[in-house]
Amino acid sequence: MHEKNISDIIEKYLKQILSNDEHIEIRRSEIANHFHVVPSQINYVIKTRFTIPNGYLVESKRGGGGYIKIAKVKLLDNIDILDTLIEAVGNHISNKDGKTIVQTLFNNHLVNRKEANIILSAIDKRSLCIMNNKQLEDQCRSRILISILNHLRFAD
Amino acid sequence: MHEKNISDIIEKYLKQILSNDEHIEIRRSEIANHFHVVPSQINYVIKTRFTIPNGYLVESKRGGGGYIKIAKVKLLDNIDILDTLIEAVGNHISNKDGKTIVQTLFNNHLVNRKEANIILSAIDKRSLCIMNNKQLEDQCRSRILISILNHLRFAD
DNA sequence: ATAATAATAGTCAATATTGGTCAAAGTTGA
DNA sequence: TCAACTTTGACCAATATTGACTATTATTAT
Repeated sequence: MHEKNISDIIEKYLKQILSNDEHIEIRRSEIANHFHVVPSQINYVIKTRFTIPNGYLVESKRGGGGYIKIAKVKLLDNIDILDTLIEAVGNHISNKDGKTIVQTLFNNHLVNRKEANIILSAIDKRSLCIMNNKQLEDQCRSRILISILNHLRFAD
Repeated sequence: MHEKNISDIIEKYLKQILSNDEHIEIRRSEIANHFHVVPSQINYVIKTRFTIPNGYLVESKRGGGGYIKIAKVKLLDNIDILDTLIEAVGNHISNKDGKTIVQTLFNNHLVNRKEANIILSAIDKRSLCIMNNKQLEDQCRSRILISILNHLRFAD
């Protein structure tokens, strides 16, 4: 597809490993060397692609024997997932983060493709931009998403 | 056919590729250079000729490794009712009339119960009331509904 | 023990690399 | 002529890359 930038390639590499294992532990400098990038780029990749809304938990330790550990969020049931996502949405959510939430819903089989597309249509910035106020737009997007998430939560 | 203007030529070029592939991924500047036009003309071509009602989905990413992706989607055979509903929605629609639209969708088997409920959650007045402006709320509800209705044109 | 040093990872801001928007100006055809 | 469509470019926004500086932890020397 479109892995034309190194961050996407690193993301893919890490998620490939995570598709088999529950978690991975990396040495930041090793990954950086492997892909010929500066170490802080690893932080960038993690910060932009391994967030809670994405379904990942990250912890790390500095100093000798330091590491970065990435784990898939272990959610017990659908209610658990929905609660986590509702919390992640909060009072404001951007167009991009909204998409991430819907992607996670889909990945966890809480919605199918058609349902996901309906939700994406609803929270699309092209629909909500008419307010001409980013803050209000993100607030409105949050209300809509939470309304839907709550519905999914309580529907039978 | 004589494509007198460059926009038509670019459109033809892209659709030629799309007749073979499910989707294409382009670098805006590359296409612009290839046809000796300014980059924003590519946006113009896409906006006027690769619309959702025409059966195209467009997504893009900025920054390093950025791209514009155009995908061709199959459209439902009989979409008259969707056109009618889109017209009925117009620029503003009330909470109550919005519900009626969704009911019509359900009655015509364009959405099932779960999908209908998701849409209802999205356009509920409790989600949109935060604007504290009835006119803006009805305008926003119209945008959301039309965005969804356009996506319902897609087969599968 | 304590201090110095080495080995990690984190933060942040500058820069680079894309695509997006909008309105002015140009073109065309009824 | 006039309205719709096309072309252009200045300015904007998002994302990625880099590196200098900082923070934390472990190991070693005194």
